[in-house]
Amino acid sequence: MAGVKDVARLAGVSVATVSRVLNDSAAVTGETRARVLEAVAELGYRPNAVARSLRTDTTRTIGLVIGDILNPFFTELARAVEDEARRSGYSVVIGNADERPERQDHYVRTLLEQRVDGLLLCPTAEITPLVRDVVRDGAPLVFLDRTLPGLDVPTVRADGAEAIGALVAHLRGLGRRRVAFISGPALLSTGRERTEAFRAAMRANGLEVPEEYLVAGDFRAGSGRETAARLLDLPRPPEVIFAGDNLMALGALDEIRARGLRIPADVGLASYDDVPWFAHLEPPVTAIEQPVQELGRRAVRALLDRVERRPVEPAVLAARLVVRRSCGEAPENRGDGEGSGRA
Amino acid sequence: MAGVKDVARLAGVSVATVSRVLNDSAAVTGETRARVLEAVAELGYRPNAVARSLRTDTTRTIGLVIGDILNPFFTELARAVEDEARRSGYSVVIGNADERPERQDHYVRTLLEQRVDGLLLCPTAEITPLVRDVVRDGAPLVFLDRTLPGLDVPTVRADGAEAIGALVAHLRGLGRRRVAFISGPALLSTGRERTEAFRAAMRANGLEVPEEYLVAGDFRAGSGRETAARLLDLPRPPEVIFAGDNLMALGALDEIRARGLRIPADVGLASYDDVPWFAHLEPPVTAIEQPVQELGRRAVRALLDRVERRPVEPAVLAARLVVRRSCGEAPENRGDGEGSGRA
DNA sequence: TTGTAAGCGTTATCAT
DNA sequence: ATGATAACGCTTACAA
Repeated sequence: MAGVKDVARLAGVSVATVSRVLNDSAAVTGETRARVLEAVAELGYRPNAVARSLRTDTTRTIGLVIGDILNPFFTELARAVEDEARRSGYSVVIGNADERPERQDHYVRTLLEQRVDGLLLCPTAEITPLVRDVVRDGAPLVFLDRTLPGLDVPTVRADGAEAIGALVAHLRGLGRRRVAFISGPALLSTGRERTEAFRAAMRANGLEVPEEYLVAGDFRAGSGRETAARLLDLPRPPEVIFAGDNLMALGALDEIRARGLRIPADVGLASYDDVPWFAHLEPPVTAIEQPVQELGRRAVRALLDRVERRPVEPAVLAARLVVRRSCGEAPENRGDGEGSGRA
Repeated sequence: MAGVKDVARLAGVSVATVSRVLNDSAAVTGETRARVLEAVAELGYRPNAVARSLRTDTTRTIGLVIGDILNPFFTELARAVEDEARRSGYSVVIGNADERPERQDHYVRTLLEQRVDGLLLCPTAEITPLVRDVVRDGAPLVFLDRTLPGLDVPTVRADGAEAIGALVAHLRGLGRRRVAFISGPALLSTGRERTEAFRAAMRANGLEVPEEYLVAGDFRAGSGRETAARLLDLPRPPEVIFAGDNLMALGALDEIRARGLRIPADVGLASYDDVPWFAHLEPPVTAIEQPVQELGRRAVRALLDRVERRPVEPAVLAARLVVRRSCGEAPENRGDGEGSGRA
């Protein structure tokens, strides 16, 4: 494969000049410039980014380790990250942790060895020794969506407390007072926070949360189904099941359907996370929407701020309640399934 | 950051020995080996993959350029590719073409410059000059899902002809003879093939396809909705709308719902591509399932065969009809929404 | 404005 | 079994 040398020879200049043209780094005559470009085209020269990176110690690449690539929340997030990164001239390498710490570490390690300029991490579960090391070494790291306690790392995430409060108030307004929550793993910050917010919201609305209404899932569909079964088997089952993420909502939906129960007549369903097809279910599912695009954008900016040594701004964005019809809302709220108040 | 030199110094050996230990490439005493490993741990040494790649001319990385990251078909595919690649010790860098040729080319170029060992491409639309060059240069390339005519590149894809035949026969058995097809872009091999297969299947079943029943979309939801509207406005609208991919099916579904029509009573709906939530809609959608996992696996194997200079096997896998209830099937076919015949 | 040459962190060849 | 050193393809002082 052709290299700078070949281009230089063909254009009758030195390799330095070729490099200068390719990076328009220093003044080059229009004429030589043209000759070089011509040679480049002629040879179909493709710069070797590996060699360039070795020399410049920068790859123009950022790593993104997501929790679970089958979770639409993360794929949307990945897309947002990708878009923003490209705008700044960076490529994104995605690693799928599959919610497994060892796989997360595999990618963190690999990406670091590949010398990504920065790393966006949606941490899986607790702090691993590797992550601790990486943080200590001061690698350019930003946490996304989730955070880890006691680690001094900027985090970009959404806060659902307000939206969860709005949801509970909404449910009470609908006359549904017995609501159960399928929480995410207590090991995940997002899991804990949503549970806390739910408890607080119920309290603020003067509603009880019997212990058996608080069940723990793992952010996968299977656990949503199992925990929903437990809830529905209760002597006094809840009037609404609120799932801590979209995959568990899906599982709960399966269980409800399998029992021949009707939504919202027999039981209501609400979900943290909004995904495109919630609007297309019958009835459309009332959900809490995270500002995924903005999350991705902010995360990239925060990371690039670190990389390029600017002051970095962590961000906490607000999630938003999207009212549809799965909790016994007035049926006149029809149409495309979008709640009012949507931008 | 620590390099081989530092490790060598600390372990009291030469850099060559360090390298040998790290790659267990040649015989090394157990004792020196231990010392080196200790030094590695002590320093938190992370090999520089960039330098290694420059030297070895291999990155243990493959590129994957998909059509649209918001399309669940492609995210599932990406995951399958990722899994198989990891099994062989390769990382995957994903590029999202967003169905735009220039963006596809952007990634093809970038990935080639990053010196990926091989490239999996789901080509967007027609042959671009870049792609032609790349093929001419003999870069290790495999087409996935889609193919391009007249280019000598191994392709791994699914063939839906048989499944489409089964679908049409199934519809006729249900007494639905007027079926319309929302095709994908004629520029895409997958678009053309499905249309051809549909025509052939209708003919084989003795059914007519009036020209106005064959409308063209672009594999995005918006076009599904618009074309469905055109079909439903027809003086004699179809009894079943068959969408050429899952996103267009979603669009069609929106339009049907917005008009207050009922599925399958007023109009039936079927889709090419099966996605998890089709089973959760009311009614569950009859669809054609592509062997996504297998597609991903085979593509990686084919690519690595090329990379490692083994004979490469292209593959054409069969898609499969999954009968649910959106086309007027007997309501006793209930349950989890999975059609019979599922493995 | 252009050229010469050093050096980025590895691996691999050739000695020892 | 181990060490010294050239080379990978590029960028960037420094010189001219």
